[in-house]
Amino acid sequence: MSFSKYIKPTESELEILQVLWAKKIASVREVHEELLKTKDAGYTTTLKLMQIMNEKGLVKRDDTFKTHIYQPAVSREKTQKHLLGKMINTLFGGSTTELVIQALGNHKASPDELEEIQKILTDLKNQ
Amino acid sequence: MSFSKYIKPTESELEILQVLWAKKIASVREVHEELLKTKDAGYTTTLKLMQIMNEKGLVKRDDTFKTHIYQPAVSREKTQKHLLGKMINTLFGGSTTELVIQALGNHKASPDELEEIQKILTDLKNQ
DNA sequence: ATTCATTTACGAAATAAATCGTAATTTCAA
DNA sequence: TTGAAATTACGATTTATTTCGTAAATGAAT
Repeated sequence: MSFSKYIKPTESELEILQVLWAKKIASVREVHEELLKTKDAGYTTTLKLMQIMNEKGLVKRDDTFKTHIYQPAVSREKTQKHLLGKMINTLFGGSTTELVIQALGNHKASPDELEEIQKILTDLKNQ
Repeated sequence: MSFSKYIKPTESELEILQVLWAKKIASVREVHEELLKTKDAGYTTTLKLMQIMNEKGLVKRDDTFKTHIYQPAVSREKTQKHLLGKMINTLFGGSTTELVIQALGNHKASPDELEEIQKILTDLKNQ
């Protein structure tokens, strides 16, 4: 059996992954333009980060063409799961419930969303 | 009006805060013993971290006695709120609902807990 | 072919975080 | 009051992360 150890993306790497998860595929230029909307950094900074991410296996690169094309190599869901799990442990004493309560309390959801969550709860209880 | 900017604790600082939140008050020695259960680092490392945290205002120190006594200077709830909010934005596209669904899906809660969450949802809907 | 714009490669600097060694200080007990 | 044990102070090192400058490569247009 083979184990591949989980690589925790850094803050900056997460920002890049976010863009790639949304676009599915993008060049450094495209990712960089997107990042500029919320932060400022040089183009080569983004380039370097994406190169490092490629080495780490966080993204995959197609360098067939002059302009390299990148895509995520880790799924959004798995990443969410890992980091959420970590946060539950380090900040909520291991209690998912505590986290859910805190989340619902602070960042109010719309009635539709509450409805959706209730459905899920009902399903969980009946399974 | 005065603004005090939020200081984001580092990973190691969060580990220390966790101990202090649980114990309310503790010496470096006590915190260190606790940390040893899950990681290994030297005593002076813990000491140094706590000194830095004191400078940053993350903890408060009583140095009346030979052995300094520390206590948290930031609340667990506020810290949870900040970091959770950040995670919702950077990893769940700003959707609290998505986070809650992911949390409930992966880390199953007990029937009692589900009940508790349902109560909260009902309250939220009726308010 | 030469030039121009764009991109990649790469090293190095700047910054942040964690770790530790050693010296100085304090307290208590002999 | 001297010494042992524990603690704090503090500088320095190491490691991780982010940033950027400059050179080389690429490809398109003239």
